[in-house]
Amino acid sequence: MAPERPGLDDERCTVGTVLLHTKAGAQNADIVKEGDGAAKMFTDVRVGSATQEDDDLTPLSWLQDKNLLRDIPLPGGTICAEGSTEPVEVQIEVREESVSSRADSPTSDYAEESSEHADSSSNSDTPLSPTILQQAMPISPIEQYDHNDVVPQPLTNTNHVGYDPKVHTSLKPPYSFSCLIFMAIEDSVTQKLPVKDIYAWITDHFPYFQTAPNGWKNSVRHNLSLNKCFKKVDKSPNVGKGSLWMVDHCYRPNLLQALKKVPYHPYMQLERFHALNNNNNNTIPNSQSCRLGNVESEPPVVSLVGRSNMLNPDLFPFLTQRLAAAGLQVPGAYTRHHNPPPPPPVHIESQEDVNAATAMLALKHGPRILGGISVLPDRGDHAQKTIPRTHEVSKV
DNA sequence: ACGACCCTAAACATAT
DNA sequence: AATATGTTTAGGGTCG
Repeated sequence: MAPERPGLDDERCTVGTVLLHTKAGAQNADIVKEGDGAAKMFTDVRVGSATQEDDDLTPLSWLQDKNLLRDIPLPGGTICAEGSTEPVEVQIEVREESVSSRADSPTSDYAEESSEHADSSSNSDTPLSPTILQQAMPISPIEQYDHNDVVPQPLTNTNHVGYDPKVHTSLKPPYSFSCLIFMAIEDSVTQKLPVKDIYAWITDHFPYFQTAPNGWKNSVRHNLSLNKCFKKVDKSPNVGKGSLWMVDHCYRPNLLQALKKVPYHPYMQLERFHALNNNNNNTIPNSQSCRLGNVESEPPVVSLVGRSNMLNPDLFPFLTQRLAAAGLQVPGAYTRHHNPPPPPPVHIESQEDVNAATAMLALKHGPRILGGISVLPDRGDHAQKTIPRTHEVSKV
């Protein structure tokens, strides 16, 4: 089911309080009160003379209309109220208050045979939606916002960087093998792949595995065999070894569910990776250097809070094309190839301003915009898997 | 402490 | 025979 608004999916709703302060007083930006539920997330943000009084579900569109937010070259800058040339410095504070429900039945690597666990609300026959992919695949902030070469800044002085398989090549990808396999199959033209091609996809998209010990291939095969989400399809004899593997449609929603979850353990590596980097020279690789317009920002520091799990459409060339052709691009989904038109210039005066605008964009676009910003109370753990592992089931 | 989930290693069987 | 593929078991780590 499509999220009700861009940037929010059905299980990452956040209820929070947004406080927006102005340094010049409260004339232009009197804020704010807390939302009272996921469906009203941040809908009560009001600024200046904005007349939007209702609680509609397209919050902040009026901000965009007023050019307050419109395509602020992330992560933002000073806000100029409509009809005024005087920039207003704002500080936004997002208070996390609660976490909404998480989906109850994601995919286990070892799903049992009953498909009633599958989320029937998910379309099991359609390609991965851009939203899901956005959430599922890693993307570096650089890639995410490359039309402006800008990296979003968090609400604090700490920047956040997501996992980028092309950068963090020494880190094991934060995806379970079932997810990796799923992505590989999903990204194929025929939706069926032999083991060899699954290997190839994984190594292509996650360079970590190019140099990793071969045990991971064993894990892939192990997963294919044990995980009932995947099924074997015979192919013509004498056409190489082995069979083709595909996703069992009954379990596809489960896999989608799993993909939407934010992994946990491997991010410990990510944190250590950057911690080490920061200890060494207080920076990260040049490819990750952050720019705010023309301003070099502080080197990012990884936070485990609100780590995001974003899609890099480059990793899904086929899927991306297919989705684009189907007109399934989700508004607000920032991708390398589907960026909104370049924005009008915006005043950028200070890092603090930038943080404010970033927060507003977070409100406008939802969590994925920030690539790990701590707006979301994402616990970072896997969803609880309710499907019993096949170790038991398969013995039946 | 326990269960769930996930990973890794290994042994073994089968197919090419 | 060598290699790739597939199946199964076992054990350990992390988390809630």
